[in-house]
Amino acid sequence: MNTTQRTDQQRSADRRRRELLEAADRVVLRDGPQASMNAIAAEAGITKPILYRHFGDKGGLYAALAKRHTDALLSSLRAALDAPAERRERVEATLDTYLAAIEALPQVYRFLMHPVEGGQTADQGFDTGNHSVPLLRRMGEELAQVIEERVDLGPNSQQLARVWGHGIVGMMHAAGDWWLGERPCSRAELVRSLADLLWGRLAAAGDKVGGPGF
Amino acid sequence: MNTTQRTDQQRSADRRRRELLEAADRVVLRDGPQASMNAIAAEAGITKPILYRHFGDKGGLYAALAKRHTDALLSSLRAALDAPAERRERVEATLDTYLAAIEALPQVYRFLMHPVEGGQTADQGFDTGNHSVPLLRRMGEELAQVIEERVDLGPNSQQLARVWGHGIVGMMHAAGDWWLGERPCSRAELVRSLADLLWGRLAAAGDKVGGPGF
DNA sequence: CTCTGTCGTTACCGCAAGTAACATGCTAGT
DNA sequence: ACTAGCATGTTACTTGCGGTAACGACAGAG
Repeated sequence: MNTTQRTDQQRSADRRRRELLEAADRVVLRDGPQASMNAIAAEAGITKPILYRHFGDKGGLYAALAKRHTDALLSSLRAALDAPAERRERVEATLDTYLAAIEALPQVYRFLMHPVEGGQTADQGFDTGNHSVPLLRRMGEELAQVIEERVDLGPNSQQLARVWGHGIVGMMHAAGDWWLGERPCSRAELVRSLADLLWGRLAAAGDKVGGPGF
Repeated sequence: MNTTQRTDQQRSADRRRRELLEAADRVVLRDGPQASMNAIAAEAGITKPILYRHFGDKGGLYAALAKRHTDALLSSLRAALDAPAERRERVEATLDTYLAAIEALPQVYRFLMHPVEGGQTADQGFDTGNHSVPLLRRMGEELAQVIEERVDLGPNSQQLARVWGHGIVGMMHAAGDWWLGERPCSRAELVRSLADLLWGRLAAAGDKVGGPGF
């Protein structure tokens, strides 16, 4: 029969594919985001055309690579976000989950989010960062969905939820990125500060009277 | 004297530099972010090595290019942010200024923020996006400073202001990016929704009772 | 023993960044 | 006037990437 053989071959192909992805992962984690196709192929013990046969082009390989991490992160976030707890607690847990993830594997994070950066020969690297948008967009849409499901926002709730979803994700991302670079405080403090911001502390705070320039 | 001559030459050099930057601007606006050095040189009516003499490398040219737009945007934002008005009014004005800017020149915006994206031959383009970070960081720091100057946040105000500054800028950026792509509502609505979010409407909203999954 | 299809290779193309070496014109010192 | 210096411009090259074409083994089917 052809089918069984086909299945075998497909299985084998899938295994190879996974091996290649793991090799690519290793290279990206070692060499940073500017890993070349040659380097990845070498790490996998094969040569370039095989990579292209499996993934089409560089973007395809990257997309596959990013999807693994993205999916993992998103499922963690979903768990924190869907927990049966108070809203503020859930928000803090989700922020903390995200920050813990980028803190634990900053290499992966920078690969997903930041393009090239450390170009030793100033040549082009992985055109990552192209694809950071999908991750942020997916997170924004997921969050929007959860907000719309669980929070009563009155009319136009769907649109409002989407704005907020993307906005909050952007806030988390930018603050996390800055925090990861400067480490100006502990993770818990950052989480608290951001949650405070979302909880309207900016609106509640009084004007400063003795500020400079007044 | 050498000085006058030097001054003349330096002036001429500065003029050339500005001309080159304008040519680069035109090319980037026309061809998108993946403009090549050759193309820019051709647009300027000269050849590659001159670009390299003026800007060192591609990144240098980009940095110079980005600085122009970044400075312009930042000064607009500062004006809106420093106005002598109610806080919410100022926040809305600033959000609107930013969104109006990216709406008016999306090409510039995408050049500043997004890497490559439309690679027709899938080759590398400008390694933009590397440099989007500086812009976001600068905006975050500026905002933090204004917050710290004008809002009474109690102890630890400086750190809190910085977290909020970067967080709010990230919110604005992500929401704006999403909005620019999908255009799901008017600019005014977006501004209102984001200001509402910052004004604690998320905390104030009640739980939804009839949501799916409960 | 050949035919077919997958897995793998080498060797190449095209293109962009960046550089070296050469040409030209203006200003200045003698 | 002649030449030294210096900025400005050029052509022609190197390097290194993404991506591909064309060829070589090795499995099973007739």
